Order: sequence, then structure tokens, then C-alpha cells
Amino acid sequence: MSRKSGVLELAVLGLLHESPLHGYELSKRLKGVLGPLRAISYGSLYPCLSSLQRAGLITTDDSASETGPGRRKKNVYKLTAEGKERLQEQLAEGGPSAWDDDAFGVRFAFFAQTDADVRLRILEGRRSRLEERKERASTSLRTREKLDRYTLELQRHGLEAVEREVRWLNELIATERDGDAVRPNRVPSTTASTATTLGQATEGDHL
Amino acid sequence: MSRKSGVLELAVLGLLHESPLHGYELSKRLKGVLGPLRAISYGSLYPCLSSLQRAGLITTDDSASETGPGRRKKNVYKLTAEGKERLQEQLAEGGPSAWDDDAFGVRFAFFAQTDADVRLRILEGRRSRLEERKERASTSLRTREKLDRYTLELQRHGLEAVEREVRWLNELIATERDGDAVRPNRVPSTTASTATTLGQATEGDHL
DNA sequence: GTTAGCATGTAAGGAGTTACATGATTTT
DNA sequence: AAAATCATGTAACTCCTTACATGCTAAC
Repeated sequence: MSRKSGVLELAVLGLLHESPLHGYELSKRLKGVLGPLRAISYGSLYPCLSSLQRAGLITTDDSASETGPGRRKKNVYKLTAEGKERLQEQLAEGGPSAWDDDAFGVRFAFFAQTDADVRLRILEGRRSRLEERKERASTSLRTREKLDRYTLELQRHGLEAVEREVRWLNELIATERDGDAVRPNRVPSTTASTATTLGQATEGDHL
Repeated sequence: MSRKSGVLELAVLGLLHESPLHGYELSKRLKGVLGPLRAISYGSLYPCLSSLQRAGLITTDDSASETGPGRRKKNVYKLTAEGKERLQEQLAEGGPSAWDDDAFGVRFAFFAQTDADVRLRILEGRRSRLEERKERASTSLRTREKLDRYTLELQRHGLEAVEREVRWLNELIATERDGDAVRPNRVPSTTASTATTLGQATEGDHL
């Protein structure tokens, strides 16, 4: 059943869930979602759109040739019911490589349209993935097997970065958890609370 | 002229420059170089070795069937003269995407076998690449265009990671510059200073 | 005697890229 | 009238992955 995976498909579905768009506009928004680098090219976007359409996950409203007259036909795509289902499915499921850097980044980018429980699962999935890395990195540092100083420095730097991200995730998870209880209406001060709400993780760092 | 690029080729050449190795052993070392994740598979390693051999960059000494008798024939590869040239060329040149996370990580991993001036160029290339990112990220934060709080938080975190890596690079560059006259020993031991990406780009990679 | 690790490969395919091809519209 | 930007696509290729196929040896 076309388990296509791929960051691109997910990003497209996510963007179309916000609002219908045509290819060219999509490509610009994708830069925002995937980061300014890692821009996708038309050579992969348009084929992706065709295949999503064939799969029945998106449709193009040929009805009105949209807004301005004259211009070349814009193919404006929007999600179908199956498309919406699929998006939720993809966001939720922790497939083999769903916690990779890119994959997590895209999922995070659509958090605003995601249910609280799914958000939590994603954050926790990412955290456990990072903790594996951290484990490997720190054992590799402990049992120093004649590493030259550059390799050593690289490992040290990498380890610290991972630890940092884990702390970041811990804060987000904590915030997400008490937002969960207070559900509706005003959830207070989420913006500033990332600082020390549950800043349990070793505050040794000052800079 | 087989401008193959690709992280794998570079990593293989780098490892073979240290010592001759056979495929299976290479694959284990590659995990070290590329980071424990992003392990390459035999399905890409062996074809890569064949093609490097065809290109005359590596050779296999069929002469002695190496060490232990009995075992299956080990194809032990080593660099040819052209291979060594090519390695230096690849390490030095700042091709289109030589400062990507992966590409930089691999280059850094072989610093111990690299000339001081090349090291400097690599570090500076990486830094300027990161500074572009930083610029884009911080303008994007300044001109906040109705970003939801998650996107905002992601950007903030990404920006901090990039800034951290720039500081790390600054220290390395400084050390490299006066280490020019002095010698080994100290790597910047300023303990509380690090950022993202080692062999594998910790998510801060976009923005 | 069977699992685990060593050792090498091939075939098929996924996810994307670059380069090309086309054409309309707006800005300079 | 030239250049930029909007808009859509195709073809060929790259780099890598998964799954398969093979066989030997060491350890449990």
C-alpha cells in the first residue's frame, strides 16, 4: 500500500492541511519547513504531487482556474479525506526512521496541527533515540581507544550537543504534560516557561 | 572524470590512508567515522570499493591471502598514488556541498592526517557556511511572521545550536593558528562550549 | 548442532538531484 | 526589448538502502 515514507511527502501533506496550494507556492513554503538549506527541487516536487494525486491523497480543483485570469493554469492541490487520515497516521507512527533529524524536524514543524498525545509520543520518541546516541557516544569517550585529539574533540562536542537537545526535549515534554491537564482555554505563559519549568537537568552551563 | 563525490568515497579513502583494510573491517570503522548511526551497508560499500578499484584509486594485494589461513579470501585494499592525490584533493577543495554536516564531519575525522593549512580552510569554510545559516535564522526570528509557538521554539533552539557551533569553531581556529608554531597538547579545553553536529547533524541543521 | 560473527557480493528500488524544455507575465 | 519571476513538467542520473544469496569458522 505505497509505504512511501520520505520527508517530502509528509511535508507536502502537512502544508496542504493548512491550506490548498499550487506547486510553485508549495516549493517556497517547503523551504520554511525543511529549512532554507535542503530546499527541494521541482524535479522531485512535481513527481511527488502526481504520485500523491494518483494515490488519492490529494486532489486538484480544476473547476475555477483560480484568481487571476491569463496566467498559466495553476494546479491547486488540497487534501482528500484519505489524505488527512494518512497525514495523521504518518505523524503519529514511529516507523523505522521516524526520529531522524529531518523526520523529527518536519513532524515538529506541524505540531500546531497535531493532537497533544501525538506530540508527546513524538517528543518522547525523539528523546529515546537521542539517548541511545548519547549512550554510545559517552561509552566511546570513556573507553578511549587511542583516539587522536581531533576525533576526541569531535566526539566531545557531539556528546554535549546531544545532551543539550535532550534537556531541551525534557523541557518541552514537561510543558506539554501540564498543558495536558489544564487543557482548554488559556494555557498560561507557555512561551516564557521553557526556561526553568522543570530545569532539572544539571544547570552547570553558563555562557 | 568520475567526479563521484559522496561521503562514502571520501571516508573510504581516508580510512585506507591510515592503513590497508578489507571490506568487512572497513564497514566497522566507517561506523566510527560517520557516527554510530548512518552506518553504511554492504550493499553500498562493496560496489563503492569495486568502482574505486576500477578508477585506479585503490588496489587489492592478491599476493598473500593475509594472516589466518582457512578463512574466506579477504580482499585487502590500499591506496594507490593516484588515490592519495585524490584524497588530498577532495579534503582540500570546497566543492559545492563540502560544508554540509556530513561532509564536514568526515573531513574533520581525518584532520590528524591533514596539513595545517587545509585544516584551517575547512574550519573556516564550515564557519562561514554556519554564519549564513545563523543570519537567515535570526532574521527569520526578528521579522516574526505569525509563527506558532512551536515553530518559534524550534527556530530559537536551532539558532542557539548554530551559535554554539560557531563558537566551537572559533576556538578550534584560534588553537590551530597559534598551534602552528607550537605543537600538539592542548585542544581548547574550555569545557562548557559546544554546539551541534558531529558526524550526523543534530537537528539544528536547518535554520 | 545451532547460533553468532566473519566475509563478499548482486538486484531492485527509494528518495531525491541536476539539467533540460516550455511558456506566460511582470518588472526594469 | 531584456530580465526576472511565475508556473509546470520530464529524463537521466546519483548515492544509497533493503533484501537476497553464499559460504566459512568460532563459540555456546
